Amino acid sequence: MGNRAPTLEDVAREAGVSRATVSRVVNGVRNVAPEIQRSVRDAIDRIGYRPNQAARSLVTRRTGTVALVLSATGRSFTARVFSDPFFGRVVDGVLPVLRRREIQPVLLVAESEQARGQLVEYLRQGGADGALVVPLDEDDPLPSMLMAAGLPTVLFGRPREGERCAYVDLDNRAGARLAAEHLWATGRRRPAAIAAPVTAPTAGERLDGFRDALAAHGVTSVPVVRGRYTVDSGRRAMARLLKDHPDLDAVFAANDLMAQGACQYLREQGVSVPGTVAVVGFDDSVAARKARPQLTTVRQPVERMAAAMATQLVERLDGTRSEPAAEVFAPVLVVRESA
Amino acid sequence: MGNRAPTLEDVAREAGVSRATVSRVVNGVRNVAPEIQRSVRDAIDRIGYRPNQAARSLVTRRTGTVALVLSATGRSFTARVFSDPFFGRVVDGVLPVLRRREIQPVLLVAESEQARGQLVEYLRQGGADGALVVPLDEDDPLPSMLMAAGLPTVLFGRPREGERCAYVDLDNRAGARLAAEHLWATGRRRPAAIAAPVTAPTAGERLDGFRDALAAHGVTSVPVVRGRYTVDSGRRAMARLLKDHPDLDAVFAANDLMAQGACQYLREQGVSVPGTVAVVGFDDSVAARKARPQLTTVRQPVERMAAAMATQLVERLDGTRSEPAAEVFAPVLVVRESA
DNA sequence: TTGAAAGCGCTAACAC
DNA sequence: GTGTTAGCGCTTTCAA
Repeated sequence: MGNRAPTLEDVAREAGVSRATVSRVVNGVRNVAPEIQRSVRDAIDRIGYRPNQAARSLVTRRTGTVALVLSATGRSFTARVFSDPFFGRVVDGVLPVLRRREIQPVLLVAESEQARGQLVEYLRQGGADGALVVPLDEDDPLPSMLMAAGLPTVLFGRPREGERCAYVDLDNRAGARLAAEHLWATGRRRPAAIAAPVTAPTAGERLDGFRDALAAHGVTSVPVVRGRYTVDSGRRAMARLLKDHPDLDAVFAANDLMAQGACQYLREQGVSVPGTVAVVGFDDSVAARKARPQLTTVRQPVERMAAAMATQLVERLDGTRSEPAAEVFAPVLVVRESA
Repeated sequence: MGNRAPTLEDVAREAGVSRATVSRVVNGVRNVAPEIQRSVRDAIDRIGYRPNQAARSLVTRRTGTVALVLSATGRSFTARVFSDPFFGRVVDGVLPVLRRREIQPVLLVAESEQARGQLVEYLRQGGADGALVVPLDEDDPLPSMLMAAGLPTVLFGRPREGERCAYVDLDNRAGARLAAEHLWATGRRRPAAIAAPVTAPTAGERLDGFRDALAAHGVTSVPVVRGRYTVDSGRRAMARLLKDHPDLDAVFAANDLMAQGACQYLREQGVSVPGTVAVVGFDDSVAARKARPQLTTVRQPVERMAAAMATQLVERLDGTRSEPAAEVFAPVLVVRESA
């Protein structure tokens, strides 16, 4: 009980070799006679040796760890993160890439100013070899802070103006255009939009893309209400839109959750979807398929994007890649029932 | 650029003192003359020194880090975690306790057998000073593995039989009884239940408590359908119940999400809630208040429980507390609109 | 292929 | 109050 954990030294003694040899075996370096390898491994098992990560990091300057950081500047952070399938998809995309290389993924949350400070401090003191950052808000200073700290960093979404940081992103404008064109092509002439929160990184692009495409068809004014990326806010937004514009015949929501809320509200009010009002969502999350009616939506390949993000970071850590790059993914329209 | 990061040594030289003195200043140990403190701090700022966490851990045998582990043995792990507000509440409860003591919280996910192995290995190599574990499934071996590894661990929910592990829990039986008594007291005589997944840690207790309380009133048979803790599964369960038992007048769901789904389905079918069928949920999550009708539910003080869990671990790490303890919280019935 | 030895950057006795 | 010194457990030249 009071015993200290066995060290390399103990293994070496037990196996009758030098520490260097044990180290070689543990790290899978070649040039160790098979028989010695065996006896070292036996000794390790016998005394239950585990390498001390701190000692190892001290000399290798590596932790074998990558941080996945969820960061927000606004309020109700955890409520947002743990009720939006989006973040689960990011995690799903990142994990396999990291696990495959035996890199330990650690999730870090920066839910406040103070937390952001602690987090940066933690990382620059060697808490992880690199960071994958998913900012929930447009103005998040965290990416800049990490870049300044010299930590290899890849972002989900475009970095702030002037920031030279690796990132993956979706062509959000193009996605919104797809939605607009589909609605137009199916005869909708009085479309409205439920936009993202002003502070959301994608808010501007998705709304602009939608408006631009419609403008090209001569639709100059589109009613817009902002939601907060939740089902409930989608319902409320829909209620407002319907009250102010009872004749609208289509709604583009900036994510599936809000689209789902809009559908719910419409049907409760006896408005047929897609008969009277067509609804298009964004993301193609599980919510899109679960919703009734099933959502027509713009697919964002979140898992693939997240995997690309992780791959890019890992390659940078490997030295396989030197320059930070940008990878922009193309959206695809998925037509189901709601439009 | 190619420069190595500044070390204690560099600061010492810059400030014209010894490494020990710099160390004292950095660690806030008293017995350092104020003027020297100042000059050391200046030197630190000037050369941008950050302590190396690995070196520090090597000698202190501390990382200043606590792991919050979400672990599951079943499928679709991330989908569950990132769409159920429950986990957000756990995080909300844990964070402030840790932040206050400048302990870095790291979220670790164990979504597979392999991941569990890597995770245990990571922790026993000194990845964190202790672990707060939230098992999603009853049979999760992770707590035992961590105990075996000698890592200070506190669980959310009762440990497996025979396992001597600190934990916090809700008196789930009592909670279910509250629901049953309320329904009975308000004249419901044909109650049904939407139970938790068989594999959920709380499944048995909540169902048993509900049944026992009703049995005491002479209700010997209660229709039960199992859901999966999601809104959607609640809808489907409700559909089954209603089809098989069209005369039921009350439903107890094992969490709010399923209760919400049940309400949705009932209302869509033109069944009045609570007029014809009363619905009681469990947890008192945000979903309970957001749902229409607002949910009558059994409150589980998740944030407080999570905070208690963190506090218990922190005290053990401090040495303030030596014995692992159990803290069981009492549920409260919150009567709103649905029953 | 193996071993000896020199650190990695820091803390904590212990001496002054 | 401050400095000296001996490690913490590991990797990695460099010789043998």
